[in-house]
Amino acid sequence: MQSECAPTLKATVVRRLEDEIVSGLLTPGTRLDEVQLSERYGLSRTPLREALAQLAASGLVEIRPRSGAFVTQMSPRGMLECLSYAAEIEAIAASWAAARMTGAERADLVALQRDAACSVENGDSEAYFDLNRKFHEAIYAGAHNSYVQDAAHQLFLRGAPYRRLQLRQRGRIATSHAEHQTITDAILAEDGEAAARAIRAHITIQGDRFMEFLAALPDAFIGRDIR
Amino acid sequence: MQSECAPTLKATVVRRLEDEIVSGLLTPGTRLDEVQLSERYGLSRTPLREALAQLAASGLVEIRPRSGAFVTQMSPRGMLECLSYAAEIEAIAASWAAARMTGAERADLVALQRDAACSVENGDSEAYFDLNRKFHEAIYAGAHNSYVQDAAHQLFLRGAPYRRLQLRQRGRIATSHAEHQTITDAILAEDGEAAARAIRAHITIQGDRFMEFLAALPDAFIGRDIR
DNA sequence: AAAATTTTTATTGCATACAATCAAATGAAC
DNA sequence: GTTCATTTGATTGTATGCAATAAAAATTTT
Repeated sequence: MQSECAPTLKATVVRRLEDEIVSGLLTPGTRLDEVQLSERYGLSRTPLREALAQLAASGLVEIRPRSGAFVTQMSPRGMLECLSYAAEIEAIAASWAAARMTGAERADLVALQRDAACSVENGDSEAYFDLNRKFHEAIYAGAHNSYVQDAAHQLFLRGAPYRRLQLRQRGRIATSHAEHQTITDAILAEDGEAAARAIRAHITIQGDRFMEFLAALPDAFIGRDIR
Repeated sequence: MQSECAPTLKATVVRRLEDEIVSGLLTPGTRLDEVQLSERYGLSRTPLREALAQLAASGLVEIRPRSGAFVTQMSPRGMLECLSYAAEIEAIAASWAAARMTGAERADLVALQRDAACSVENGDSEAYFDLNRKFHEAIYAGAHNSYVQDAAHQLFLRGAPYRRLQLRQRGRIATSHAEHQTITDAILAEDGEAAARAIRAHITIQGDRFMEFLAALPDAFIGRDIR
């Protein structure tokens, strides 16, 4: 989205904060103190504030006026809204990818699946987490439409802090990999409809797992935002 | 997306710039000089820069590092990408609206259609432009999903500067209104599939008109970005 | 002792000021 | 006359400083 001729300090901070949020270093709900962060990254408050504003616009951070910035925390309801929307966006991306991916892109997708198979066998959830991201990003890129690509990318980022927990669940990695195979097959067969169905199910299953997770929680946590 | 307890100067500037871009006062491609704008709105560069960064994140403005901010100008190719994506987003919104709209929301939609009919008869394109926006926003809200609503809203804004031209074309208003009626009927019948098909066609037609418009231009303008 | 009110403190939001960098304009060489 | 180098100018990116506001703490009142 931004030309890379001169990586400004602001831009680098945006990336670093993004990384720290996605990687789970900064958990949802934590307050982002401007002075603390500016000292930590070795720059002044001005570019840091701009970085926070940009992250807020992308949804990863929430700025409450006169109160500060916080890593966005989704309510259970918000989470389900997000997942159902993400399922549709991914469906669009997969559908278009099936029709428009180049030969090289299809080969890359297959290669990613092969690498992922290894991390599944080794039970390396950290490696799979990364390959999972690359798999989905490959599909976004394969759609050959910058708007879906950006939207899907942003959505994936917003869900990342929670997805990490999901993939830690027993057997989830193997299931996920099998679902990816179904998606890959459909894309290789240039069957957009099937690809869309498969990836929609792939995302929806995460919502179901999330619901099951919620069911194990006390009722007080369900249905209202966690502050 | 932002609580309204204290409308900061930055927030108001974001809205004012949004309005001016959407209303066509600031045409795509124009450079947004920081000092000029800060003088014009009576504030300093700091909050204005934050406002520009926020608009850049939403896509209405493009910031070229060390070069300044410009109102985003879409290339012909980018416009088609945008429209094809928007068609799918609107389809999702319409489909969900058909299933989830409340009685009051359905009534509002019908009322909007009635008002629009008047502006069509009077040939008041300015009024129709506004009612068209309200019609689509009503559907976004009716989807009862903040993510689709936000995404569709942003996309609508980004297309606004160009849509204004579209609706000026002879007979386009009447056709548009008829298409809206088809969409409304499908939503009232709670037929999500039909609503999605109808609104997808409604958006796609704009793409076709745009292609026709391009065909009338010299070849030199087609296929490359206008700088 | 609990509640309400005042005071304090810390943090945000904004303004100003400086420095780094890029674009354009001017001038020199071929 | 054209091209390249140099300088100038303007504008962005960043740092610092101040004032307004909101949350927290302390004091007073019921």
